Amino acid sequence: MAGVFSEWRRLPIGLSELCINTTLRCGQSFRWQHIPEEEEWRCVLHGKLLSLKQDTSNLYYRHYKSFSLTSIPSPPDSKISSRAQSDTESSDIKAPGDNALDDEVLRLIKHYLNLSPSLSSLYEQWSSNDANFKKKAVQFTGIRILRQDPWEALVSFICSSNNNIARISQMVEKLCLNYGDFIAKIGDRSYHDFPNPEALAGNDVESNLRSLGFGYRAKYIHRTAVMVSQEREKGWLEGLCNPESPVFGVLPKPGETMQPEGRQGYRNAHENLLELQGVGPKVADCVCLMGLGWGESVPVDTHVWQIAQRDYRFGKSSHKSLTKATYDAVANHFRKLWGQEAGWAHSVLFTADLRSFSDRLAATKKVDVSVKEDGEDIEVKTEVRTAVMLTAPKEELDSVNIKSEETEMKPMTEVIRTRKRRGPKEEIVQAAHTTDTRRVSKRLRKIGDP
DNA sequence: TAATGACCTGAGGT
DNA sequence: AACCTCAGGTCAT
Repeated sequence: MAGVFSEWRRLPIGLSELCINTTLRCGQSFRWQHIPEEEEWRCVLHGKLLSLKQDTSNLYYRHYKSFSLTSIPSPPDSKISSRAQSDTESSDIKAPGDNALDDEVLRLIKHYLNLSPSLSSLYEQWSSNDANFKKKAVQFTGIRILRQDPWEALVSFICSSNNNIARISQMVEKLCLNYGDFIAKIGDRSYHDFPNPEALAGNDVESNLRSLGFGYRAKYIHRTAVMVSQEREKGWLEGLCNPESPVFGVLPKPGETMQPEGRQGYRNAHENLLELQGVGPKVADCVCLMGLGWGESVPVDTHVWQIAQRDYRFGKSSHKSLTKATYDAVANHFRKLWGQEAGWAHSVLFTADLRSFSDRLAATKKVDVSVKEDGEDIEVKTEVRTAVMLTAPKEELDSVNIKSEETEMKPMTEVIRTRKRRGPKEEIVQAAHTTDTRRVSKRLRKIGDP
């Protein structure tokens, strides 16, 4: 079962618009696999094995072509998707002469990565309305909400309940290997697609999943698969999509304006999802946000509840614990604060709160690079440089190492590729780099400066 | 409506 | 080694 990768193709996009090293491992999708030797990320999407990698000014992508599979006809939905032009508006791909498959892959990637919204504009907007967001966001730029398949998002987040990201990823991988279509084999690793609802609705699925270590989620997954594949109309789940952000291959339609509680379509989708087994308000919101394109959806989990208490003065008076009423109050608060794409902003703060990203706080250095007098005030420009590590073993908070890397940091137009002495896993691959300008009164500036 | 407790598992810590 | 805690919650009572 041999095959080859296509040539790399390039999509010009900066790290502040998309940082895959953050976005692909911040608990949105649980399926992207990092390949250290190739410095790339791999995942099967719509029956195609894709690779992504990135430098400061470009995203690179390619797809795997299995020799024995090239003659197999495309899946049925490819006919529909070839009609949709929504993701091909710009032709910023480098090399022409690509065939229909290359074109399909480009549209697939642009759809999945959800590249249309201007992330830097959104960050600016959120920062101007929220000082806490502004403070946290400098270390976590380029976090974009992916447009995942609704069914995959649904099952993945059923797995997520009372669970950690590492084990969720293992469980999703097991679902693919045991129930998903085989796509390719590279070395000793097999790549499978995510299984469809029918595949997870079989009679032995619950017991199989239990023996695979799914715990009580085995029943939820099986019951939900039965409900979606047998007790709902075909296309029911996809029909809950934001019409402005439909599934791959469907043309977007204009939508409505938003209330603090969210748009009607969002409320409706959320309510419908709650009927499924293992789907409570939090999982439903994750599916709404990451699978159905409802940007105002704000999943309130333990992290977000802690953030709301610590940074937004929740946890007092009427909202002492995370009840349903508190859940709605927190989500509504963030919708009012951040607007229609509140769920996107939420994802930034959520990521900043993840333990697996805590190294980034330690690897961040702020330097005042210019100080200009301006009447009574002094204008201070601060550079924030963050070394972004791919894998974060605990020992690597070795401050000596990090400091030595920081002194070598280059301006933002360059990628840092340095190797630390302990091995390839501890490679610093990128430096996020932003500048912040603030005005301080002369007196305050003299007293205390961090 | 709000508050408990049960529910699976495995990694990491004491 | 035997425990404890924690991890992007949900369900039944």
